[in-house]
Parts: sequence; structure tokens; C-alpha cells
Amino acid sequence: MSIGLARLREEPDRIRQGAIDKGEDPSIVDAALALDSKRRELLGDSERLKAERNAASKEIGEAIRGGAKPNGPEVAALRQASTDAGAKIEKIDAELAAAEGQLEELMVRIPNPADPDVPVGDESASQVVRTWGELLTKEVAAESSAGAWTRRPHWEVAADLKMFDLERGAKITGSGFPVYTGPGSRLQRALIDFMLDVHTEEHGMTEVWPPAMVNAASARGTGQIPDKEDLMYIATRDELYLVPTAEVPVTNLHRDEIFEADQLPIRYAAYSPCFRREAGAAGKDTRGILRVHQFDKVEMVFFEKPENSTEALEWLTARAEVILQRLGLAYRVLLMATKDMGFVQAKKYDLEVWAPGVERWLEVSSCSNFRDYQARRMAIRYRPEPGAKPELVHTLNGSGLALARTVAAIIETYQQPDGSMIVPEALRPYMRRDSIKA
RNA sequence: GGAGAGGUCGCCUAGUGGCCUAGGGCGCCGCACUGGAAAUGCGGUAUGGCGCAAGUCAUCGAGGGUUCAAAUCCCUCCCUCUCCGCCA
Repeated sequence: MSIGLARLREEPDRIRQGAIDKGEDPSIVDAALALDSKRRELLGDSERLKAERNAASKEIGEAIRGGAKPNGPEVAALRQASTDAGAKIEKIDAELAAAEGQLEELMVRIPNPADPDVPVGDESASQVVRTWGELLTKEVAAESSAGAWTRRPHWEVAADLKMFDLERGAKITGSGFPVYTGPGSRLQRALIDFMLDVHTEEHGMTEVWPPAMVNAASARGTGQIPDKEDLMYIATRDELYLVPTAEVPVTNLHRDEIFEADQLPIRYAAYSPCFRREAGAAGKDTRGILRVHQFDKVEMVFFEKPENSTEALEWLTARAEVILQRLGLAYRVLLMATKDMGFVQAKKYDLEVWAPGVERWLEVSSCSNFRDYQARRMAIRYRPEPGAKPELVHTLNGSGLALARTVAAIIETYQQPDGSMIVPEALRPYMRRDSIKA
């Protein structure tokens, strides 16, 4: 149950429209509504019979204690009543289970409606809300005497500087599993360290280092199964899944928990390797490290009071931007349109960094507010007041940032005409050098 | 991986087929007592579903089974602890 039956009954129109806006089938909403009323009817019947059976069983106990013979006629009559009720219950419960199963199937196919301020439409309706930094184009007049020079794609620069080894990665594992070497390896370490330091020391987030594998319950919690199983590598023998993002283990940290109001917000920053099968898209983005099966990422995961989540998304997005700004990388922020944002998000910003070598925008972060959609599936709640009835929290997450493409952008942005590379100032304390030379 | 012991209400614990509608203690909340407090006493303190409500149903690690009736008996699985093995 993701949208919630209560909400489905209260505002079916909004949910129906939400489905239409996201390009999903709105008739599921009405089918679910019908199934829900059938379910409630069966539930009522079942419970009435169970109450009867419980009462009869109780009377048997009382009669026996009161001195009646366990096999006497009085007890036998009561026993019969209980057995009869039991038979009916079995039948109704089977119907009920079927209805509930079907309903659940429908419910998970109803998308989270987008926030009102999200543009309706496909990719072309997504909006660039802001751009930061100087866009270096391929032909740049050198500041120095070197004259005009052409920026190369990151894989050429990296090959000269021996920063990663794609061929050997393919040999030992497969294509899309880069091996970072020498200064490239050090750059990975430096970036992870830098990002976590900024998020914890300056942004007040709590650092988490989660497992890279999760069980089926966790994969279900954040919705990777049953919908996106193709995304993940699965260790079938042990029924474990390699995480496609730290969002999965970190959000599941609080599955089935109830917070007190003063515990919120809870804001985590977590490093993890990310594993993605992403089968298709042959020929697209395949060169270099733009599209790989394993990459590293620092992810931010927030648990917020509902009234704060709108603001929290803006803050979260800005925290990811801080990293790009400190690294001196030009980027833009996109507000994703309804059909471009995904099934479970209520609102989503993508951060795209400018890569001057390949002359393209690269997605390095995706920041989303899920409102209570994820929290419902995982039963993550809080008490608005001490002793009050628990309510669902709002969850948000965003990359801060994904490494491979950020590395590509750094290499392409900081490359020099002589083939060397300057280390971004923010990373120098971590890299312990100012430049990388062949 | 092997052997053993366990998993009960926020925490500790009782509970070995029907008086469990899960008892007691701690903690917490309210009230009383007090100048105020401590101590004491009284009451209340899980989650979810259905219902306008009264209420009712489900949940004692999870799932199945036996029974008129399961926290309690049986089966499978998960987790924790102790010891052994293996291992960075």
C-alpha cells in the first residue's frame, strides 16, 4: 500500500489526476476503490463470525470449568456452533485474502501524485530553475600564451595521467566496472572524504556507512522490488541484493519505527558503492566512466515532519549544490516534469554538471521528496505530540554526489593544455597535491 | 557451518491448552496527599484494520499446522547470546 487507502477514499480525484499527469492508467484508481469496498464488506462478515466463534469457545471453557463434562451434550452443542462458524470463516477469509492481494497489486501501481508546483508533461516540460558557474566550451582561448586549445574527453586525459583502467576492469569483472589507479584512486578517496566532511561538519548530518547488500524486505521497502528488480544485482543463493544506492539501506534503517516529535528531523549522509545492471541503452554514454555498473556515491537521506518536507527538499538540493560549487564545477538545476520524475516522487530536482570535454550535461544528483509514500510502505512514523497517535513521516533523499560522472566533469574542467590536470582547491588538502601530471 | 540457550507491552519479567480480556515491576502521563518536593496511594499507559459510535478483529520474532479453543503443542525459517570450527 503506497498511496494509502484512507487517502484513496478521501481524495480519489486528486489521485486519479496525479496518475494521468504521470502518464499512468487512472482507471486503476476506480478499480482499487471498488475492490476496497468489497474488502471491507468481507472483513465485516469475517469479523462478525470470528466474534461468534470466540464467544462460543469462551463458553466451552467456562462450562467445563463450571463442571460440565467435556464430552457432554451441552459442550457438544457449543463446539458445533464454533466449528460451523470456523468453516464459514475459512471460506470468507480466503475471499478476503484474494481481494486484499488484488487490491495491494493495484495500490502499488498507483503513482505518488506530483506536488502542485511541478510542471505537467514529459521531458520537454522540465524546467531549468537555475544555472551556476562558467560554461567552458570546447574551444577556449587560453588565458596564457598557449593560445586556443581543445578540451578533451575525460577518458583521454585520464589515460595519459593513468587515473583509471577500463580494459583491465573489463577483464577482471566486466565492462562498466572501472579500476581506478594511482591519482584516480586517490581522487575517489578524496571526494568521498570531502563530501562527507562538508555534510557532517558544515551541514550537521549524521554519517552512516551502511551495508552494500540488503535483504528482500529492505529492497521491497524502498520499492526496488517488485518494480525495479532488473536494476539490481541479486545474490540469489543468499537472497541478498547489491544496493543500487545507499537510499535503500539508509531509509530502511528506520523501517517499522515510531519517532517522538523531538527526534525529527533525522538527516543522514552515507557513502556506499552503488551497483546497477542497467541493461539497455547500448552505445549511449558508454565511453569513459559516464555509465558504469559500479560507482561510488554519497547519499543524503532525510526523515522530516510533514509540514517541513517542502522546505527540506530545497535545503537538501542546496546542500548538493554546495559540493559542486566548492569543486568549481558549472551546473544547472532542473525541476523535473511529472512524466520525467518517476513513479514514487512528489517533487524532484536533478543536478546536471557541465562536462566541457564531451560538451554535455551529466546528471550527478537527483533530489526528491517522497512525502509519505515511502514511509507508508515502510511504516516509518512519529508522534506529533507525546502520547498522540503516530503519523507517517516524510522521507527525502538526494545524491551529494555521485562520483563517476563528477570525476569525469572534474577531469574535463581542470585539464590543462599540456595534458596535466589541476586539482580543485577544495580537494587539495585531501589529495595532498595541487596537480596531476603524467 | 556445528552444539546449546533464548526471542512476551518503551525496558525487565510471569506465563507449559480454556480463570490470558497477557499478570507484576520499572519508566512515563494524570490525579490525590504536600508550603514545594520525595515517598506513598489511585487511575492511565502497544500497533494496525473495520465501524458514526458502542465496540470488534488481528498481532506474544516470522510463516504454516493441530484444536471448539494456542503466548502455551508440532513443523519450517529468521534473529540474539554462549561455546566450537572457519576467517580479514
